Amino acid sequence: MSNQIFKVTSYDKKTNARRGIIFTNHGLIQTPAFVPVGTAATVKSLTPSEIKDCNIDVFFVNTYHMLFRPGLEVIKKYKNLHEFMNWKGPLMTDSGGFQAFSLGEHGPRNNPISQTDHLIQINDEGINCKSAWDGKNLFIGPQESIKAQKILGADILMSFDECTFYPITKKRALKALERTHKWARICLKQRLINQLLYGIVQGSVFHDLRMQSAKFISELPFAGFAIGSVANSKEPREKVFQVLDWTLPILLSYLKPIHFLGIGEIEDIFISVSKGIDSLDCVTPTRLARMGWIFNKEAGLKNKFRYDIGRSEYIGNKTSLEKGCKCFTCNNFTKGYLNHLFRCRELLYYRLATIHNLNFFGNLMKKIRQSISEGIFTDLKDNWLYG
RNA sequence: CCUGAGAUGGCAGAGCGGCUCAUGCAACGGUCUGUAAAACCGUAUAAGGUAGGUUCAACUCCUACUCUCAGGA
Repeated sequence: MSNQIFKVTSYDKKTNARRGIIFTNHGLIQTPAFVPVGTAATVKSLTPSEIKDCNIDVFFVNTYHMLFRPGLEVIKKYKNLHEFMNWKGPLMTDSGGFQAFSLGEHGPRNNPISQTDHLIQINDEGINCKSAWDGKNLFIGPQESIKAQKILGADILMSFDECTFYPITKKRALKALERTHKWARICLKQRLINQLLYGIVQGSVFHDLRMQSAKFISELPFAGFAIGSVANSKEPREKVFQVLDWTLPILLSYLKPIHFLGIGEIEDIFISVSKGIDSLDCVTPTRLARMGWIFNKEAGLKNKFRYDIGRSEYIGNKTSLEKGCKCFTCNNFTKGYLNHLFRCRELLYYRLATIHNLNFFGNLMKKIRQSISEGIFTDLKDNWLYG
């Protein structure tokens, strides 16, 4: 096969974890991969070379945001997103479907000053969006999304789907599933060159719906699969992973890369990888860095492997953010300094904290990959979660 | 030395002759999972420079003193 897009190089013997490579037009993605989120065409506060130095192969840009700002006309002037950002590696774009959830009536923000539900309306054709920046109205359906993603030029595209909230009635979840399936077919009609389109499995926490969706999506000629609507932070954790247990046996039989949308606490990563997930994207390392959370293995599972650098106990602390960490931040600066920068909301804080956290994630994935090829993935996992 | 302004919680800083006295920062706790997040939420503590006076009642009005700041000699 001349155009191989995915190759598994090793399988773990005790779990469904697998190590592999996704081949893209802009280079390789080593899997399992962590995919940071760069919503507005930037992994906030980092330059492309800094991202790469964190052992990160690929990151996520959001089509919705690009459509409004800067607009596709601007991207066209640069040929594609890679040129625009000066990022030479692989890229993924989200379809915009997630914003119907994040900006819609069931969005995760319960903050009274940022009511967003008036910005998005969803129907069987797609979503009507109103720009929060200039009030401009825009319709995004499956066609519009893929056309936009073609122009953006990412290496991996997401099909346009409806992300559901939790809790949700089965009737409503079925509706979202039917829309997602209908839209999946429409997305596939677009001709793509050197771009991999992933189909998204929906079905909320309902066993039969997830099975139905996994079956439907997996039988379509997508380059890879993604599992959506499990990162709403409201559903019980066991249900999140139940969804993987239901759907992965079907998806894994195709030898195509599988992405888990929106998942990214450390424990979640280990569990997901052990079940067969090849890539996951999440906001955790970058957003939490900006909120003062520094990842650190010693903080342990009960603290979600992180601590709050802004706390008074770190004033003047002359140790590095994490013992043994080789990242730029840890090599050059102390907790006490970061504590100071954070309290002053100095710009340098955001960059240094993001560099450390992203290194933490990038290096963890590297260790996970190595452990899979060395046959010691379970040992690594147990060491982190229960050691 | 003169003139003027001022003195409020750990800090900064409003208002008010009378309810458990604003707000911000700091403290403490919480949230965040395909990013309108450099965000948001909650809790507790805590004051009236000193000495008098007026008043039913003073952090708020008056007097003196102390101190601070600005300008002047």
